[in-house]
Amino acid sequence: MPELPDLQVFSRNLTKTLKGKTLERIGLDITPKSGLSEKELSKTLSGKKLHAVARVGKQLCFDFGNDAQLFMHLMLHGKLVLQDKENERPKNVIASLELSDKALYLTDFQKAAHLTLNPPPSGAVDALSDDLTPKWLVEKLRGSRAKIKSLLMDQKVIAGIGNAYADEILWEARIAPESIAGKIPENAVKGLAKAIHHVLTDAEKQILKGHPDLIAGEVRDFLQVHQAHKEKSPTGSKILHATVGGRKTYYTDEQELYH
DNA sequence: GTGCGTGTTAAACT
DNA sequence: CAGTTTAACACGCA
Repeated sequence: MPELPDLQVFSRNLTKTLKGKTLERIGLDITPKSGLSEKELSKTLSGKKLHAVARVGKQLCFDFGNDAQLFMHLMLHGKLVLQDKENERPKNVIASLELSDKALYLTDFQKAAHLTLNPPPSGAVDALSDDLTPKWLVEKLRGSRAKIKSLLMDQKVIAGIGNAYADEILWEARIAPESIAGKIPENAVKGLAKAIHHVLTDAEKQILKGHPDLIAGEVRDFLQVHQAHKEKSPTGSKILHATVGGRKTYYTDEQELYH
């Protein structure tokens, strides 16, 4: 399952490859729960030029101009396949976009990946947005009784952080995942805001370095603590395992528990 | 064969 | 009521 830094790299590479191309045809093989139809997609997007592909939260936004933004959520197993138009179509296709000489397929054996057209803004602050300032985060956590890891992964609060990077960010900030959000002192919260930005942008750089043309899959071999078989953090502490918010969590006793 | 792992959603809980 | 937690979903893979 690709996470935010992977999606960031995908969006870069898709923009590089597809920018300026005209959408000639769009096909829907699975009707999404939203009821969005192939007809409506076609009516709104056909003939339009792709301006750019951006990452918004955990989604990719294909921007064809005003009121023509196609959002794509990969969910757990969604995969993009980009090939020349004449090649054979891949398996488990959810949707297909023909952009001049290229065909872009969204595939998912589990059929959970989906598209939406011009969705209303979610109200959450994107994890890499400039609006996610230390001050904003201090405000957001004030009075919250939720565990900090759950709150970081709450897409209605901050958009884009998944299970693996939540662990990485909390380790970087030296805050225990089960800490109660509202009990974390202001200084530590400010450090957390910096850790969010640092961990995510650094991960993007690492992925780009090793996999410059990536548009599918995920790379996380550089993660510091969220790795099933890793025994010690970079600073030599034993990596501990727990379940927080119903999710597998990796942490160390270097991280302070506030409660 | 068995159970893990993950994002979202709806339902349950406090 | 609003905020928070939990379980269910689907299924390839270790």
